[in-house]
Amino acid sequence: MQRDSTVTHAFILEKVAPIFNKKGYSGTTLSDLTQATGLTKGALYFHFRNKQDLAIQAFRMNVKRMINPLSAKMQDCTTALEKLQVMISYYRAYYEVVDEEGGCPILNMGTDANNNNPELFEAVKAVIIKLETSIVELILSGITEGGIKQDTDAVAFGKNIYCMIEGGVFMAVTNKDRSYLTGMMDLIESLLKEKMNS
Amino acid sequence: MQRDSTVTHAFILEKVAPIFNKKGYSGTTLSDLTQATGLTKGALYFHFRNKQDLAIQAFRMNVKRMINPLSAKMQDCTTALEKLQVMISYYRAYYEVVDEEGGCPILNMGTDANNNNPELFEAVKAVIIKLETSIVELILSGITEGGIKQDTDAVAFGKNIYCMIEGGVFMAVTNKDRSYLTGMMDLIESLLKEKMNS
DNA sequence: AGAATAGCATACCGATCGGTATTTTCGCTA
DNA sequence: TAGCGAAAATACCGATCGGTATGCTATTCT
Repeated sequence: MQRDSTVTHAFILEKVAPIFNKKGYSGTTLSDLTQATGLTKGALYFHFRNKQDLAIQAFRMNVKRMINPLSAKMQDCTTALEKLQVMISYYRAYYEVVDEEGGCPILNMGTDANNNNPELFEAVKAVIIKLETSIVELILSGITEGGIKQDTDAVAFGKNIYCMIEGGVFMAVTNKDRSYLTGMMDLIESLLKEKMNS
Repeated sequence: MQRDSTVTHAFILEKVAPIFNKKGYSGTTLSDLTQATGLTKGALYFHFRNKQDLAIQAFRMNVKRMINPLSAKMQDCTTALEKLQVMISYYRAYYEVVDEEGGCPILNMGTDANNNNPELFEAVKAVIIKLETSIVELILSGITEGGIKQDTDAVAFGKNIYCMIEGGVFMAVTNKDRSYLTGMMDLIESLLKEKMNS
């Protein structure tokens, strides 16, 4: 029997997160969760208020699991251009990351929660905005650092990049073919080169 | 009381399709469907084998509703390049189309059915393959017609275009901001111009 | 007109849903 | 070592799930 509450809390989230990601909110039942954790409903409801609380925290954990490695790699870079290159190469291998977890949590929960679960949907949107603005700011840094041309529309370019990433992920996961994603990263890379100072 | 079976059949699908699109397969209950149609379960199960049968046919109807207008417009064109331009301008306004129906059925059901409902998922994949190959073939036609440069990789370009469309749709719907989608169509248009013979 | 049948409604089924109230287990502290 | 409180299990709740069996009704065919 566990005595450390925080350990069990994290343990539950770890076991539960991929299930919500695969089956969606309404597709996931408490039976799925008790089975995956080996715990009972009593334990789950001691650590979480309800199913939605579990789902939101599980979503945030899924995101962290997939984004933290990228953040770590980017911190090793000095210039914004290097960080953008690291990001591109990370998403090249992103298919292998999300394939094991049942798809991209942002894509899955974004479509799942929209029109259905406002609170969960807001959590997804918050992550999207965060990721998108981080890309935009990287481009802006690239401009001030001199690596990227000054007439570049950072916001428009950043939005496009994020759209392309999500589109590539969706198609790669749906068709179980990573080339959709790598193809998009190739395109992003060539677009970035066009906007770079020689 | 309805006496024409085909009319009721179509009536049910029409009422039921947007619900499955919004709430997903497991998020949609038979109560939702009886309420939306004003019919009872007895009526639904007279016209459809089960919930999955309803969902698959509803999905196909959703796709037709959103793609048929495009197909019609493209048939008025003579050259492949014209058709591609029509497609691009169609997807520019695609946000308004899908917004009323609760999002893009391909995106919604693609993520919803993946890992959950193999039969429904195959129906989604079939549509994706159909749309993607139609884009590729348009590019190929453009090459043979002389409008597009001969060294163009039609398959890679077509895949990229479809990824960009889906990515733009996802972001537009999720952020309720059509500019994501129009931004992607701008990009597709500029990429297409690069590959066109002057 | 009477029988047959298609179209739909009613009533019901066991199973499971998310959630709660209660009880048990066990480590910590005094 | 007694007992207190946190952690987790058990037992239970009404509601609803997808699905079916049956009943009713109106039209069509003979």
